Amino acid sequence: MARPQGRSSTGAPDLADACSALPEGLLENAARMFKARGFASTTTRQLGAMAGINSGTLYYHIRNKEQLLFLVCLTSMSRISEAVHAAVAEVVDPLERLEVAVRAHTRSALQDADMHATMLVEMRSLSPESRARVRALRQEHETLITGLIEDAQRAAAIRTDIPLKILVLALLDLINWAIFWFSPDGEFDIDELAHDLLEIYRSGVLCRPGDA
Amino acid sequence: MARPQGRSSTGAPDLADACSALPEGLLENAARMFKARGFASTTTRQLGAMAGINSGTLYYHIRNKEQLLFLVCLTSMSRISEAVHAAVAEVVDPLERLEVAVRAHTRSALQDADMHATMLVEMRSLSPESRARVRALRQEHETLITGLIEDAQRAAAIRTDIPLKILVLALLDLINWAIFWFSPDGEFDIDELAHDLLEIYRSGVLCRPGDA
DNA sequence: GTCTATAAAGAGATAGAC
DNA sequence: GTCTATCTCTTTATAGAC
Repeated sequence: MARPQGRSSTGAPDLADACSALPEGLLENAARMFKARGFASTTTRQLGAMAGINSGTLYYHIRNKEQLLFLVCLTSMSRISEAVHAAVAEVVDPLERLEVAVRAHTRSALQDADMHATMLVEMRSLSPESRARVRALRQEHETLITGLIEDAQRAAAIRTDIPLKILVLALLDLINWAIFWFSPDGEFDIDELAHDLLEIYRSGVLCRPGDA
Repeated sequence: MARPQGRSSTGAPDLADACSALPEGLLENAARMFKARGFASTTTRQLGAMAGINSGTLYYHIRNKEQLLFLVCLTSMSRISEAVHAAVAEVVDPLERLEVAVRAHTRSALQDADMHATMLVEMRSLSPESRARVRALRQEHETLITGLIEDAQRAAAIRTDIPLKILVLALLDLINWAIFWFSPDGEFDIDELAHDLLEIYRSGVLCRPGDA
């Protein structure tokens, strides 16, 4: 009856520990089902079946269904943040920092497409406390991106005639929602897509005078 | 016991009729709740309460909960298609046709933000038959946009070094998902946002040599 | 056209054996 | 760590009165 995960409902004191204690692949499978059917329509019986266990057994590993969603959201955001931080760490040129950040974010979001999609649309299904925690992570990341764009503006690399907030959110729209139509089995691969989306964001779709 | 709406489950023989038979504002309120809590988590009791009626009474007007979602999706897509068709009708220049289409789509999506957001994320909650019908409308619209971009490419107005499919989907990402962060009470208005998003899609965010 | 009452099914979560 | 069994609650949808 002792529960290994323990701790308070809002806390992910150590995300890696909390997740590694789970049955192998539970989180990824849960994310896939949450994306396909929605959180509310995914039953604990289905979640258990995917992990090869009974619905009752699930409650040895998690406190409740919502905690699974919470872990999916935390994992998704942590991975993206980590990827972007690592990418910009070695770069100094402001425009280049923005570019490597965009590529890193895009790759991470597409790699964890199910988790990231779930985070984007199912935050509403979290308890207010959990939602606030995930929202804080998203906010932190948005602030980072905003800072990168601002720096590039100061370096006269990014236009200033469009509100900063719109520059940021347009970028996130472009990246984040590609995961809903991207398929790893499709005609494009992740790097190609990351490149093309960045190129559209950088330069737009118009032909320039002098283009081939 | 006679149900006014009648007809087959897939059919929206006349969408306007089907919706005008509903209690005033039911569709809009349903869309708002579906967006806020998700379709599965919105109960018929809540839906009834918003319309000022009992949950049982709801079933005098609709066949089941899913039909309400179906009508929301149909309405949302119909309005966007109509707006875009009307916008391009009077314009001949290929690039200009694309531009007025984008502005019309953006305005329509933002005006019916709750319905359109619901359509985008809750299509998965429809029955296979209803989902196929909505998907067909979306596909039709995507085909229209694809054609506009292709025409502009043939007129040497749009670049051809990025796959057509990515040009289309990037555009739709940019427009469609803005409705999740746009607020009519916020700092931007619809026309401003429509203009800025189009401008980013057209020209990108980089400064050009010679910019102020 | 709306009500009350309720049938029927399914959900999340727990208990206790192994 | 997993199972079976089950409690309790909520849900959609229907029936029949008004």
